[in-house]
Amino acid sequence: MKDGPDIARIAALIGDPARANMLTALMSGKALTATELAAEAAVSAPTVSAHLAKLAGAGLVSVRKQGRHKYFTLASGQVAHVLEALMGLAAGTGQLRTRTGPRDGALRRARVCYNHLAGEMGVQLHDSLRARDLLRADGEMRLTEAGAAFVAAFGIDLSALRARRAPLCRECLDWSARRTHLAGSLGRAFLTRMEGLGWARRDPDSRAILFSPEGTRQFARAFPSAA
Amino acid sequence: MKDGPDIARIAALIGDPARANMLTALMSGKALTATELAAEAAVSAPTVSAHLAKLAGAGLVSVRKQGRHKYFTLASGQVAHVLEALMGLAAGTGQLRTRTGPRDGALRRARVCYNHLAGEMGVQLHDSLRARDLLRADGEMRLTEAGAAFVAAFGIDLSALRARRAPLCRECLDWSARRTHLAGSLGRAFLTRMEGLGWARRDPDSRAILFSPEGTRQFARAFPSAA
DNA sequence: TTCATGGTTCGACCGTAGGCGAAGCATCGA
DNA sequence: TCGATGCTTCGCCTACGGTCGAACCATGAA
Repeated sequence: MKDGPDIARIAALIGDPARANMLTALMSGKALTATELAAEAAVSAPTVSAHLAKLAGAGLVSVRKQGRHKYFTLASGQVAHVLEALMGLAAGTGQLRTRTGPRDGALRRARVCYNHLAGEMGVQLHDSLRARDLLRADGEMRLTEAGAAFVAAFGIDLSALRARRAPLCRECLDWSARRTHLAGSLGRAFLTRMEGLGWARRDPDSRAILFSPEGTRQFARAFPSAA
Repeated sequence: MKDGPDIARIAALIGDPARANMLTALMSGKALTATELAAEAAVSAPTVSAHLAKLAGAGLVSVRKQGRHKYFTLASGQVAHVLEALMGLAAGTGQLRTRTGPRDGALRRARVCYNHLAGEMGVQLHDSLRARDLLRADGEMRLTEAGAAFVAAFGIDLSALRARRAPLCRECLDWSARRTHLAGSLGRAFLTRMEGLGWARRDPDSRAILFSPEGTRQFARAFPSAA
């Protein structure tokens, strides 16, 4: 039998603790250098170098050389999707990491998933757009005309996004809420815009997104939860 | 950092070639015995036994004892989802299994994904329902009233499905078409019904679903592709 | 009871892959 | 030009995990 593509290679790649930690760190969407990743995974420089070579070779991460630094990112949203799916499974089968720090609550509320907003607030954003028929998903997810107007009014330059190759809208399933939320370049733009508006900022030490009280209020007004 | 659940354990579990083959075989949705799985993975009985103990221990597969046989299945749709996501990634990064037999075409057209219809025809089923507003997906996927009527007319006992705990509708992303299709107990019921109507039967040696010429015609009539 | 079949446990073997220290290239700043 | 920093290559070690043969239980059939 053995139908379909070769799963084992990639799963084994993710299956190493050091590499898994590196990849989870990259889920923040930030580009990290080799040394930063070494710190994340708590391994030495030579070790992390070997790991990164494998990950890049398999197409899981992308590299960008800048001066004497090398910046690594996840290669695609698809990679992020696999990681999220794995997290969901791990959470479900009770493989939850024992240490459940105070951070965990914040992560559940709002966090960055690769490059867009996830967690409860991510789900609310998505649901709110859907309920008002600004976003539609018949087969592929896409903006309606009213949605495009809404997005523009929110201060996002749609034409610039459309010019890029990357898909505008993508759906992503997250591990904590187990609900669909908005990914793709539009998802990214939403998050960036919210940061620009001063609604929220990223916790530099985790994937959490910290909303200010005022930001929370504004968010609730802009994206009311569907009745 | 190391936020979120422990990915590495599970990924490592899937990462072993023997286990990966066993899991892919179980994607057919059929319950397989230990010896059958041993044949799939081309390993000895003791080896497969050890693997199954690990998989069951981690909650990836379920066991059911019957006489002197032990039947194994994937533990949940979530597990299947992870496997599909991995296949998608593997296919995308060019890790495609070199051997591209004649089966491959059939698999791309229609195949069973855990327990529901996937592949091009699975996508068409899903898109067709969405386009006619029989199925809606605002946050959670659900049937509209018209949809419920349609499903009943198709010969599916909805109330029986609703009585179960399992979610009625779920979305699943498949590796070949990279599009969303319908999973959940309704997805399963659709496939079963089509087999009952004689439209299609499962290839016993692979995950392919073979539609008869008449079945193909009927399918196209019942689920016209959205213009 | 006795045999056959499905599955597990045990022990031993072996390969591979992860890990680090030290040395080797690059690139930048002064 | 010289150091300092970031990353890679090399060589070596270690350990874990997959593998099987043989012996061992359990269930069902003769």
